[in-house]
Amino acid sequence: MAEAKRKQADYHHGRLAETLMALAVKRIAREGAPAFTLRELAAEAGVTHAATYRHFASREALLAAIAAAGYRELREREEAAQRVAGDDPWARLLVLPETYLAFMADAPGTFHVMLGHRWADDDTYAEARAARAESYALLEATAVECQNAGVLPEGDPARLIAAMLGVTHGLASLWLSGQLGVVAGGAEMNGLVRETVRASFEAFRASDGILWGSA
Amino acid sequence: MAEAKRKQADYHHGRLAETLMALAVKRIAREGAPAFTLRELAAEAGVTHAATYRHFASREALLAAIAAAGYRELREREEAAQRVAGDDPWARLLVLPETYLAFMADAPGTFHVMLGHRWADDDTYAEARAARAESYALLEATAVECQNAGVLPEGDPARLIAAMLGVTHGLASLWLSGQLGVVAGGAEMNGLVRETVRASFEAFRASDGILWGSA
DNA sequence: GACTCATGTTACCATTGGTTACATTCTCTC
DNA sequence: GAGAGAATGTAACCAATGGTAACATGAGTC
Repeated sequence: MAEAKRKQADYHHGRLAETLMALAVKRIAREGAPAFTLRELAAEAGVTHAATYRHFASREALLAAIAAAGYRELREREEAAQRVAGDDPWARLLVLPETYLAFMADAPGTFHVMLGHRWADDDTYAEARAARAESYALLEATAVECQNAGVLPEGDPARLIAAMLGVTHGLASLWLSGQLGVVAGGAEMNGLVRETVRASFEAFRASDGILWGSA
Repeated sequence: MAEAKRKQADYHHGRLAETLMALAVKRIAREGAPAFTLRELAAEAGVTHAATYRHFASREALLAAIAAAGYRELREREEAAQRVAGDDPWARLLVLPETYLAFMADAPGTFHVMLGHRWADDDTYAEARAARAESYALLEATAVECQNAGVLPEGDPARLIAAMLGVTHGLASLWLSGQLGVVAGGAEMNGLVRETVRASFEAFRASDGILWGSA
């Protein structure tokens, strides 16, 4: 705020890139889908739409930058949460979906972009893809930690990881798109999601063997 | 095919609505996102883009129609599968995600639209929303069947249903957007998804109590 | 054969993402 | 502190897009 005021009325905006990303995220959180217009966004930032191209190669690149930043922040939050969680591998695992869901609640707009369907295959999303892969890798690594510590059974953890990724992502996605009201009135959705994800993880762990059957 | 040829070169197309929906689905399956252009679509159907507005109020309405038809077909497939499954409530439950995933594999383009993030709130998607709600209701009803038959514990099944919906939807969504390669090489994804979903359901069932804890 | 309704066409519009040439400001060097 | 050059913004322009309106054509009905 204070720093934003420094050069408010100047010819040069100062922090156009961040401003645009923030405005885009705000709009997406409000409207539910990345349906914003580059021109509206630029106008809201007090700038011509052509100015945006000094900072992002395209509209898509703006989205990619938001997604990449989102996954980077998610990763940071996850690591911080694991640091707090201490040495218990299972606690370190459980903390991941919790962080994921907390971040989603904090930044639904960013999440909409992060979960956006099928990013273009070109370089635009390369950074976002890498950041996302790192986040997934952390889940996998922690699951292996659990195996090594004897908290989870030995064997190929592919199914387990897929299942964990699936519930978390699935419930997040359903919640984000407002589809969970159908299944439970709509009250305190966030609580239901968190409890369900946590309970699912416990169920996966308790179901010794089922998720490790012959593939 | 045969019937499509009947009036091929005529002024009136004959089945423009179905043709447009089919072409759109094909494009979406290929390109991964509903990024098609009404004009390209119309051209591919051998028609001016303005002609599409005789059948769909807007581009969005086309998508809504695809989604609605998709959920209707899903529901039909689910009911048919349950008929085949017979009387065992658990079998009738397990058949639902299997049908879901099989449909997704058959019609990825349609699924992309069905799972599309946050539909507009206006009437455009009213029918699609209703069809989707019916599909969810079937899962809920079958879960209650299982409770009544003693196959699943008593109590509020909200978490269980959310969990089942979550894994299924989540893995489908991850598979559709090509994100599962990260977690397991990429070979036979479809198999991994189906096995994981099934195993998850079994885990939920086996984990007596965990998913029914105090909400 | 004329009337009518459904369906398609042509011509048009405002808006959008994107590009290019020019203007302004910041910064760094001498 | 003057001036060069990089960064950043503006104005004008473009082709393509979703959408609309007026007109044309076809099929079915009496």
